[in-house]
Amino acid sequence: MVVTLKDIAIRAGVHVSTVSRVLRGKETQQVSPQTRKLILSIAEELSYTPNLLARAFRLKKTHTIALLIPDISNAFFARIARSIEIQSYNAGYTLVVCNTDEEQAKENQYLNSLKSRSIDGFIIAPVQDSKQQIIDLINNKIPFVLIDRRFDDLETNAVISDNEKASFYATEYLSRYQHKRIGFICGRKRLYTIKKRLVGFQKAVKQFQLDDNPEMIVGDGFTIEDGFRATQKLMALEHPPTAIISSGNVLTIGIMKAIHERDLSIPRDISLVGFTDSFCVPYWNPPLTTISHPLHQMGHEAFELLLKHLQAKETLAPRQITIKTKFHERHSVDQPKIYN
Amino acid sequence: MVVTLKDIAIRAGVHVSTVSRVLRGKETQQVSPQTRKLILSIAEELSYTPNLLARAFRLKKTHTIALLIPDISNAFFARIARSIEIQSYNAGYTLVVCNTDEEQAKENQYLNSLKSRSIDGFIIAPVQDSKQQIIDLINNKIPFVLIDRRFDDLETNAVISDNEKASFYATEYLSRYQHKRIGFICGRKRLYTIKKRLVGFQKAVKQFQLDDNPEMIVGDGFTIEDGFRATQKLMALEHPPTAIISSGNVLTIGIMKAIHERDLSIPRDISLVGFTDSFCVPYWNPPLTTISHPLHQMGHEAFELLLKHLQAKETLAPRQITIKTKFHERHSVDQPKIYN
DNA sequence: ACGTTTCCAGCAATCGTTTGTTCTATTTAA
DNA sequence: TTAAATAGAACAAACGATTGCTGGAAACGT
Repeated sequence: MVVTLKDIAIRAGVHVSTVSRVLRGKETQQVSPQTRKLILSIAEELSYTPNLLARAFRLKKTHTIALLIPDISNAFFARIARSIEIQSYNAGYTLVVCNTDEEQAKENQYLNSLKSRSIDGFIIAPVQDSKQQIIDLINNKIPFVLIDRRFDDLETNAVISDNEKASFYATEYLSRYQHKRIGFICGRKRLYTIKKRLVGFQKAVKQFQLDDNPEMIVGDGFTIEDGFRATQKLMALEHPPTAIISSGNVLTIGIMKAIHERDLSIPRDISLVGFTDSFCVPYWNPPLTTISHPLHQMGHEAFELLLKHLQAKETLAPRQITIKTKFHERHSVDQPKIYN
Repeated sequence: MVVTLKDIAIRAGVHVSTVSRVLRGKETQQVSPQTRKLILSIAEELSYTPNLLARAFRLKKTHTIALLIPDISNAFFARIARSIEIQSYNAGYTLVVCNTDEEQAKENQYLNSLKSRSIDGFIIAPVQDSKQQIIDLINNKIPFVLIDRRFDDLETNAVISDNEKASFYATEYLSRYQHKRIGFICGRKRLYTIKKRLVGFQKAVKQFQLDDNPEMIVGDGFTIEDGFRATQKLMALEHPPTAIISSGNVLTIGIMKAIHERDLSIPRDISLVGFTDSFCVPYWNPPLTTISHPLHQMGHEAFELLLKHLQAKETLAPRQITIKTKFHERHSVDQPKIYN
């Protein structure tokens, strides 16, 4: 049978509160050395382990945090998850993983269910169809950190990467190679990160006086097929782009496929820069010039921030942390033909 | 404040047990229609949600399961995890994800910590340095299902894929293309799946009278670099293989890199078959002929099996489920040059 | 009219831990 | 010597939900 404080108390001939104090009590009350030694030895002998469920119930602290992300089988979030898991393990927290599939209803359901399970804190990549449940978290004073996305008009903890700057820089980089017509393949436009990348792109288009034909911005979806079709659409324009920025991961494969199927070559005929985090990118043909997110660091910062809030006595002021992205120069960008 | 049964009881002028029976009680005892209606309406009005922590404590059922895998950022396990998460969500279970990093100590620590949190059941890709903690689970009658790996001498629930057959078939396939010298790049030899693949490979080598030089079996590790080095080792042999089987995922990129760096071409100079599950494999150059695991199905079966055990009144007999792998014929296999 | 059954709801214990309060000896101070 | 201080440990309530048991009243049968 499983050993409880009571079992130890009976064996030691003391009261269970005394046992509790010895085994757990912050030294708020004294216990004589011999009693302490006795209890400790009996606990050892019976190999007592505290019932964490009972403790959690009593203390209203489960030492559990939940991670809400769109999809754990998406490498981007899997790596964030991994980084968070490592730390929660080290900090003695249990990690619950929830996939929202970018559906607000699922996010809401999860949040409600997890709240009634008294989860201590949340790390959330919010769906952002609504912000009500986030406001509820604030009102209920439940500690949480947003990751990858935030609400620009809500003062919450958040760890995001600087997609706008990254996109601006990628565009600037291409314009330095004399590209004037740059296509931008979005993925899903309604996502926070994509919106920011678009803003950065458009700012650069203005600043460097590039072709700002709205038809240069295409795509809605992250699959290979989506990338393929978006690229076809770009290539079918009267003045097709000489360079493409891919705002997605898997997406990019479809782009390359479409380019190759037209018997065009990267970067000779068309240049390509991707927001692409896959480890195999450097081994593609050609190795792709990409922007990558320091996912490990994002997870790290998010957990650390959450932990601070969990351990704080009083409510802390929310913090926004922006992580710099990295630009990896490889071999998918060259000057457009006309300049060669 | 958060609403409890007591609050409702007071408002309704009844005892909390009555409230509990109305809101939750399997109709083991009758409650008059008017009382029921009153309680229901008050519960609705106060928007009562049960404290699942208290219930879990009382009932010793947390409605939580844990998934122990080597690494969630490994796409193989991420996809299994995803499939399990979908179902646990649908079944009303919360999923805790734990990474063992193939370290027995971590697996043990997790198992202990989770046991004291009264997790209902486990799905485990065991590290297999030891089987003691699995035996403990059996003895403690804690429901669990092994996944991807099992102990051949332990009667437990398990969902695995048929690596031996798959490997045998891949070898047979290559031998049909007249390959006589086939290299096998392992990944980590001590893993259950790898051992099985080796067995299948060696059986086929015997049966089809291929070169059974033990130097044809190389590699120890799953990184790109590991694959690169293993391939170099194979190519440095006096009689290098005309075909390679890759028993890994990322690994395979290293193999291709090593081949291309020698200015050899796949499949003209060397054929390649991989146990490679990445979605982008069809878009590689050349598209790789692979064996894939029905990961979604594995996760599905594993959860279903676990659920059966969780819901069963008495202890069920353990079941082993073996899932067929899939062979995808693409363009990385041809006859060796000598026959062309 | 009295005994038996049925219906409905309250009572109380319980799960294991934590922690403020109380109690009893013993020590210390005056 | 007596009052006050202190150490050490027991007491008891509490967290919220569940459930076997008890009991009163109404309904039913003979």
